[in-house]
Amino acid sequence: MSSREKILSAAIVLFAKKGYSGLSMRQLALAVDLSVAAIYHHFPDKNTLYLEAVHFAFSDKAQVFDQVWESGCSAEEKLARFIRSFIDVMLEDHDFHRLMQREILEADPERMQLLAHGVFTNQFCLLMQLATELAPEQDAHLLATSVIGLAKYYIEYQPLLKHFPGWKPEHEMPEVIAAHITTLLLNSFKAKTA
Amino acid sequence: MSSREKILSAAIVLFAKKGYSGLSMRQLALAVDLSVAAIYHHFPDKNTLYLEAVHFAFSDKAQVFDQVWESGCSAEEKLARFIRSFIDVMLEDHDFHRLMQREILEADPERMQLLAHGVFTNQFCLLMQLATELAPEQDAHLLATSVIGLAKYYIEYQPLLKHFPGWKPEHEMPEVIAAHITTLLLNSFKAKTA
DNA sequence: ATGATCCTACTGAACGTTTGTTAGGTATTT
DNA sequence: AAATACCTAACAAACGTTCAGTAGGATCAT
Repeated sequence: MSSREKILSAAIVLFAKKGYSGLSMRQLALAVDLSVAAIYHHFPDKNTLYLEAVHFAFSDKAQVFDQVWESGCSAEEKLARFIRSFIDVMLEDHDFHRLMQREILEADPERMQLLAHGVFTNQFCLLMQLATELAPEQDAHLLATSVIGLAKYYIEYQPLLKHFPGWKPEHEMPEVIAAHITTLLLNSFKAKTA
Repeated sequence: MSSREKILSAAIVLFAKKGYSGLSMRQLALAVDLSVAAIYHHFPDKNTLYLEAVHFAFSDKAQVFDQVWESGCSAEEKLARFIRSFIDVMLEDHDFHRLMQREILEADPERMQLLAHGVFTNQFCLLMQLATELAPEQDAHLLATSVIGLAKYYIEYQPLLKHFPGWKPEHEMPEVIAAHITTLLLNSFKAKTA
């Protein structure tokens, strides 16, 4: 792994943990065992480094779900698999998830557009397509958003949710969350078409 | 309004916008037209000020939904009203929403517990109670989480969602979002009990 | 009523540290 | 000889925090 890549992947972890202004160039330099000036040799300034780190983190996430779409399952089964994969990815790659949260919080219009078109649009379209198949008479955009929203919230708010009464350890298990969301959605579709 | 309150409400807005380390005491002092030392007269240090600002922001939000619970409506109608109120509050008080996002991102265990027990538990319990009424055979905690997750995602990810194909301006209207979520959930409950 | 005392709310200037960034130099590779 | 990858050392600026001092109102004994 090149120094450049080492810097980028350390930056992802540390920016996710401490935020843009929470991470200093010296801390990053220490983490990758290089001098501060060495980082400036690879990146012109902190802001560009951050942007490149974000891009680097997002770049390889787009293709993860392709095996779901390419499977010859029924639409119902595809939905179940997508939800499960989504939860797994988000739980597994926590730095990616947190970096994305920070990006949304920042909500820089230009970067939002870059993120949407460059990374997620394709997956979102496939999900909308699936939604249309399952519930043709409903708004596909709203439905796709609901699917992701349901899954994301369970992950994002886990640290808070566990303090509410009624919480059980199984509420953190991917298969339990996925099953709940899937049946919730499929039940809703059934009622609608009935 | 006392100086102390002026400092706190300015801190909410600015911490929400720039984050903890992104906001300096000098910037805050400038915003409230006081000297830096004056802030230190009211608060011992930056960290305590932040904690008190968060507490101040959350303190009056708990009672907002009480009129929903106290209305004599049917369970279905109560759910619809709760969702609508939730979306309205979050869209209206954007600083509160962003500050909450930052708190979740930080996910300090001690503060999570404080937030849960001190502020949200009561509302969450009432929502769980409503969920049990609507779908007795399902997990109330998971259901309550789903309700909030659905609503929150639409608000949180608006800046990203508008860049996806299939987006329409009405997807940002509270009544449209609320209606979609409500029917999605009620349909699901109907199917389950049938 | 009046001067002395005390408290609260604040200021300006400074403390030492950390920040992002750069200049100049040195090995190693091409 | 030229380019690459790195270093140490320094820069000015901004950082959180503190300290000595002051203006003004309340409280008190005289």
